[in-house]
Amino acid sequence: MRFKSPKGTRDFYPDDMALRRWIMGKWDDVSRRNGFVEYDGPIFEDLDLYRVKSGDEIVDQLFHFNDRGGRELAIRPEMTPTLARMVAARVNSLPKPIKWYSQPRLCRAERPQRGRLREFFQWNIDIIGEQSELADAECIFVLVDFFRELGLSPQQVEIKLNSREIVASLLQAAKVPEEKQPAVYAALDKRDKLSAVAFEELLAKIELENGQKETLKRFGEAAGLEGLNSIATFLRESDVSTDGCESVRKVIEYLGAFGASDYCQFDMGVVRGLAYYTGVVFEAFGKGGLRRAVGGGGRYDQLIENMGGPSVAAVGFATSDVVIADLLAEFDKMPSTTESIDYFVIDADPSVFDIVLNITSKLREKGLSATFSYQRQGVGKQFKQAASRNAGRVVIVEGNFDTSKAVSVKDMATSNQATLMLDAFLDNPNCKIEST
RNA sequence: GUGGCUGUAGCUCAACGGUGAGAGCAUCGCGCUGUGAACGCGAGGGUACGGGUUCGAUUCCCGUCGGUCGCCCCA
Repeated sequence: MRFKSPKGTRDFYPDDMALRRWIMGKWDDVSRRNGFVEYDGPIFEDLDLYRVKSGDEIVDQLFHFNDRGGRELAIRPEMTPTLARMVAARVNSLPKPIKWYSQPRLCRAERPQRGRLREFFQWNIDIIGEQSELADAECIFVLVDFFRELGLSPQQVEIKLNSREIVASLLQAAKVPEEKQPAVYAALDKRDKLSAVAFEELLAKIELENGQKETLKRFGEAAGLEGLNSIATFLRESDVSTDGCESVRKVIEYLGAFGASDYCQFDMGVVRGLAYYTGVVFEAFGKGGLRRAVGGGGRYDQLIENMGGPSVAAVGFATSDVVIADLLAEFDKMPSTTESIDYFVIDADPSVFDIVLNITSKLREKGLSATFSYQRQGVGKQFKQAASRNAGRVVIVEGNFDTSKAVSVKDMATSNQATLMLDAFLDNPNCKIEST
């Protein structure tokens, strides 16, 4: 019987692990320089925590189990419920705005596809306790900052933003009956992925009146400032609130001041499936062949209260290591993550091998990485090992070490090599090596 | 959960239903008892799993498992 990793999970061999660390390191760097602090919670929670947010249907989509006391528990499929729980518990003592980030390992009982596994790491950025559009804009800026950090240009990734309020106003102006609104939200959200014909078929299925369909077709593709203006004009003429348009306009203005507007654009095609979004919503897309969403978020001002917490404004986004890795691969931005070691210590003669171990341990004590060959073999073979481990320097313990107390140190990059007294070398292992 | 496509070595790929399933890269050993390369020689390692058809199956069929594309969903 030979086992493999379960469906939708990954083994992280050292090369894979290096990439994962690299991506998560970028998440750390970008979060911190944007003023976010890290939090985490348990990897499993009460199943009810997710039921409260998403209803019973969610239960089939996550991994759950009972403990020996009969408690219903679930491996976390998302971070927001945990965040809401933690914020609710201390909301009065936390300085506002709360700017927190997390990089949880999550599990979902889904059918795996590219970019979508059963176990993955997610980057969550949230700003809680701030209702101004400044918070929406800053979240989006963090995403832009991250893309720039990865070396991805506005030609390669874009962020589309919209507001749930605009969609609601538009449906109000078009007099779409309330029971048909969820289907219309879903149709608008899919519009970018569909052809014009398929979009029309979808609208036909909802059985809207012709006027309503015309309005949706007319504005469903609205994008950019012109699109935003045309919708605002239409809403004003229809005597319906334009607050959503104003929100988006403000966010775009702030993004301009942040110097990030080259990545961002209003787009009516982003609605997001989740019912709990209340205001600005946004989604990032790769503009290569895959054209998939690579992250998204929005404002969820009611959610924490609905989950039994205090009434507090919130906005955030998430993206996963899986889609980020795909994005990097697509645009040839994969980092080189070769492991290297500071020192490789070799013996010129097996009789001085104990000195090799001694020097290795002293280098390690100084915080330098150092290793050696497990086999007693020729200098040439040991050098090959040093090279294959990407050693920065090689220390050669001379065969006559007992009398000379000297070692040769070779800088592998410059090929410079010098013979030094061991004590002097250990006092300053990183001293400059000049050929003698 | 559901439908299509797919599965050969660690990776990328060969092999008409017919000898003992090959190659490149990677790994290990040797050439190479005082310096990394290149090269040469050699070794290890595989038909995802289980059935069926057949004289004979990597090849055809069924099931399971995995991957992938779409649907559902997308927190």
